[in-house]
Amino acid sequence: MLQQQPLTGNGPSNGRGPGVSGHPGMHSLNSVHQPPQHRSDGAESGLDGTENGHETRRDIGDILQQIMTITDQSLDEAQAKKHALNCHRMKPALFSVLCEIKEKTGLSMRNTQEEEPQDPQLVRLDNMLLAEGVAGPEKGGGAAAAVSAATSSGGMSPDSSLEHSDYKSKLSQIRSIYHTELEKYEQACTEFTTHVMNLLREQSRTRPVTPREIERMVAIIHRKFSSIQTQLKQSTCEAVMILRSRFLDARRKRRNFSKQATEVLNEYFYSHLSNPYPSEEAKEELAKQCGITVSQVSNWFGNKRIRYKKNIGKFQEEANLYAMKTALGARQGEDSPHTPNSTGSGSFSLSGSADMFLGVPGVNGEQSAYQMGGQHNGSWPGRSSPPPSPHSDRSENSD
DNA sequence: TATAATGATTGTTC
DNA sequence: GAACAATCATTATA
Repeated sequence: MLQQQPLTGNGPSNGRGPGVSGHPGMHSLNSVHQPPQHRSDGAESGLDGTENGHETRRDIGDILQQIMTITDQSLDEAQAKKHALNCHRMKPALFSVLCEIKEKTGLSMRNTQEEEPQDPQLVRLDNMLLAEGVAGPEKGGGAAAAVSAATSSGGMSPDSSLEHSDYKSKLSQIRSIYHTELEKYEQACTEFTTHVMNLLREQSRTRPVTPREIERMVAIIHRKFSSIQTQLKQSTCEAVMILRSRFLDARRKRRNFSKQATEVLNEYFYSHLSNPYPSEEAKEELAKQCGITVSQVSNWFGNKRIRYKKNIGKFQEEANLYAMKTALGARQGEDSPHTPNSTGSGSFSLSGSADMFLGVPGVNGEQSAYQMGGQHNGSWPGRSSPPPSPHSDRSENSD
């Protein structure tokens, strides 16, 4: 009990002292406070003016007892008692004794050099929040990153801008909640620190409190509060991660390409059936025509090649259909050379492809290229000798 | 509602 | 890095 109630003497509202355990001091106090010279003026030092040294010790004991029990009293009583103690003529003597004890026991120096490095977890969370655009200046970094990731994989759907704005608005919500909470936290931390500092300053009237000690106490408070900050940052990071994963998952919500886009792609595919590997330029051209990305074009051709190869029979009808179309386009091209392809919308020439002349049914009686599954037997030169470009491919075939 | 079709993703190979 | 192959997940259709 003595240890828990050192010489604070500041009433019920007191916090405990910062490790200034009065206990060893209490014991030494009596011995320290008994030099002969003190006894000689014991009449002044005794509470009731007695000259008996024994009585003096009892008086000091009474004072200490009052200090110990001060926290059990009401605020008003305690304040009154505190004032009385502060004005007590014994106070300077007690204060100097406490200073002496403190110096002897090295309390003021204990644990003062514990400069902890910054919490690595906090650093990590800070970096993450900064990267996601939650902390630091608002610039939508995370959203941009997520969107660019989605774009690079060619997964942006036509309404990706909607998703993007949705993502951004949700991120900004998280951001604002985070900043509000952080502000609250900082305010609470500042308020509490100020309160404790005031308390310590108040206490410094009755016991020795060095500025170093106050600093140390502030550091302790900040450390305690930083765990709350870490929690806040952690939950914010989690929220961002969940949002992000949901946004990225949304890429899988595919939309079928438009009929026209599929038509354009199919026309290219079947008219280059002997070598359905569009070059980068051709892919870009197709992408532009279809209103999709180059990656989507690549995906489409990848899927198409595999699915065609796996089940040529199933695609026969489709092949014939497009053969007819391209043949018609070719004939039109003969009649009117300024309308080079069957769709009439593309800038690359399908009629120029030799593939389509490989056997358009009903045109020249030759076997259709689209019926020539057996010819390439579902396997193209492919990776072993990919065509340098469909332009060259086309020019090679047409030449 | 089951199934087919289809765009996207992932791991592997060259 | 491009293509392949398998697979996933969503959409369309019977």
